[in-house]
Amino acid sequence: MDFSELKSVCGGCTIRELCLPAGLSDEEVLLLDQHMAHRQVVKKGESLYRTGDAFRSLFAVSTGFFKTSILHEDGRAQVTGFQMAGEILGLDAISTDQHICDAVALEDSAVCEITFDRFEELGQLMSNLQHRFNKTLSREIVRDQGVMLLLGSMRSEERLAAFLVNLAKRFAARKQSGSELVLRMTREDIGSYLGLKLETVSRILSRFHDQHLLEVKGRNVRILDQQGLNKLIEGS
Amino acid sequence: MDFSELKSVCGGCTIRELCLPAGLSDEEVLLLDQHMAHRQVVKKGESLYRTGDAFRSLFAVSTGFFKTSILHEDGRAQVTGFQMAGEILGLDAISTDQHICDAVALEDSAVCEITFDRFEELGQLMSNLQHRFNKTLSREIVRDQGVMLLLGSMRSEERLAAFLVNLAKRFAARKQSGSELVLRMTREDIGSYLGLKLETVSRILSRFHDQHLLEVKGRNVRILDQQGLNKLIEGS
DNA sequence: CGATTGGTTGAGCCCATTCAACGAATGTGG
DNA sequence: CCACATTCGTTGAATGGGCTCAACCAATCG
Repeated sequence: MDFSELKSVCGGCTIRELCLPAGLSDEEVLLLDQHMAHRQVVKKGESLYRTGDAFRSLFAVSTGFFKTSILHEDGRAQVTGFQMAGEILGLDAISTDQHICDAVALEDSAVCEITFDRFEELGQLMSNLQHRFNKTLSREIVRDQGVMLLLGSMRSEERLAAFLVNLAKRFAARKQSGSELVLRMTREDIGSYLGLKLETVSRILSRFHDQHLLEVKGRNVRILDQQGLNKLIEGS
Repeated sequence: MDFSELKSVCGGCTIRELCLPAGLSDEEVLLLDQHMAHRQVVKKGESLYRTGDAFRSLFAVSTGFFKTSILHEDGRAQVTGFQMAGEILGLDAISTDQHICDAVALEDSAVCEITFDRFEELGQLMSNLQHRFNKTLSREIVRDQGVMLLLGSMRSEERLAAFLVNLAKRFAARKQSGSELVLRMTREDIGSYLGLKLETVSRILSRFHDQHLLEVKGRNVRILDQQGLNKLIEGS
C-alpha cells in the first residue's frame, strides 16, 4: 500500500484523537502530516526495531498490535507493554538514542513513522504539539508506574483481572467491543507482562471461566462479568 | 534560607550536570535560572505534594532524599521510586495536570521549583532545553521499565542486589562513596519498592551479611563485594 | 503426514509470606 | 530522670501461592 498520494494521512485518520495529533487544530495536523513518512507495514512476527538499534524515528501504530520486551543478559525476557492503534512506539529510545527493547508485531500491522529530529523541529514550531507530546511521555510514565503497582503488590488473579479490564477499555476507546476480546499474544507473553508463568495464566483463565467471569475459547475471551473483575482488582 | 539574592542558583550548583541544566550552555543555564522559583525546604516526613494535588511545578531535588508512592484504593501502597539530588519530581503529573503519587522527604531536604507553564515557554525558546527534557522524560520511562523487569522476572535476592547496586551507582555519580550507603528509607519502603515484604528484605540483608557481600548495621550498609552482587543480578 | 507451537491440567515443591515474639532506638510526658 | 509508647528491625516456625516438571491435546504448517 502506498499512501504517498494522500495529502493528509493523519487528517483523515479515524483514531486521530488517540494518537500524536490529539488536540491539534486542523492546520497543525496538516503541518504534522507533511512531515510524516510513509506508512509502513510490519508482518506478524516481524520486528519494527530491536534492542540496540539506533534511534531515528517514533512510530504510531496505525493498525494491528505490537508487544515490546526487554532482554535480560541471562536470556530472561520481560514484556513491557502491548501497543494498539494510536499508541506510540519508541519513546524509551529518546533517552539514549538507542532502542532498549524489541518491538514485535503480533499480527499484520501498519505504523506511521516520523523521524524524531523532524518531530523536535515541529515541536519548536508548534508549542501545542510539544505540550501534547510532553503529556504523551508523561502518560507512558504513569502507565509504567501502574504496572509497577500491579507487579509489586497484586496477586495473580488481580493482575490478570486488571490486565483484561485494561485491554477491554482500550478496545472500547477504539470503538471495538469492550467485552469480546481477541488476545493477539500468547499466554507466555501475558505471563511475562504480568510477572507470572504461562501455566498460571492458563489456570487463572480457566478459573475465571468456571466462576462465570469470562468465556474463554483459546484466544477469544468474552467478558461476562465486568463488575466481578473490577471487584477483584479494587476490593480484596 | 533565601537564595533570591543570588543571580544564578543552577550556575553554581555542584550537581548541575545531573539535573535539568545538564548539557546547556552557560547562557542557557542563566536564562533557565531566572525562571526558577526559590529553593524550598521540605522537612523529614513532610510531603512535597500528594496524590490529587493540582500540578503546577516540577521540582528538582537539591539536597536530601525523597520517596514517591502511589496508593491503591484498598489501602495498599506501592513505592515507585527514590529520588536524590539532581533528580526530578513531578514528571508523572504532566499527563493529567494532577499528581498521581505522594512525594515524601525521607530526610530534611531542599528542592528547586519551576512552574511547568514557565518551563514549557522556556522549552520553546531553547530547543536544547526541550531536547534535554525529552531525554529526561524518556530516561524515566527506561527506569520504570527496568523496575518492571526487576519486579516481573527477578527473585528476591536479585532484586535487593540490583537495588543496592543501583543506589551505590547513583551515590557514586554524586561524588559520594559508592560503597558506604546510608539507607534513608525503612525496610518496608524497600520492600514495597521491590515487591517484597519487610521481613524478606531484612532476612536477605542478613543473608548478604553472612555471605560477606555486605556489612549491615541498621541503615548503614557497606558493600564489601560489589562483584558478588553483580553476579547475583546477571548470572543465575 | 509428522513436526512444531500453543494451551490445559495435575502433582509436588519451594520461595516468599504470614504470624509471632522479641530487641533496640527514639521520643514523650509526668 | 524514668516509665512508657511507638517505630523500626531481626529472627523463627508454619503456611501457601505460584512455580516446576510433566503429560497430554489441539491447531497450524511445511
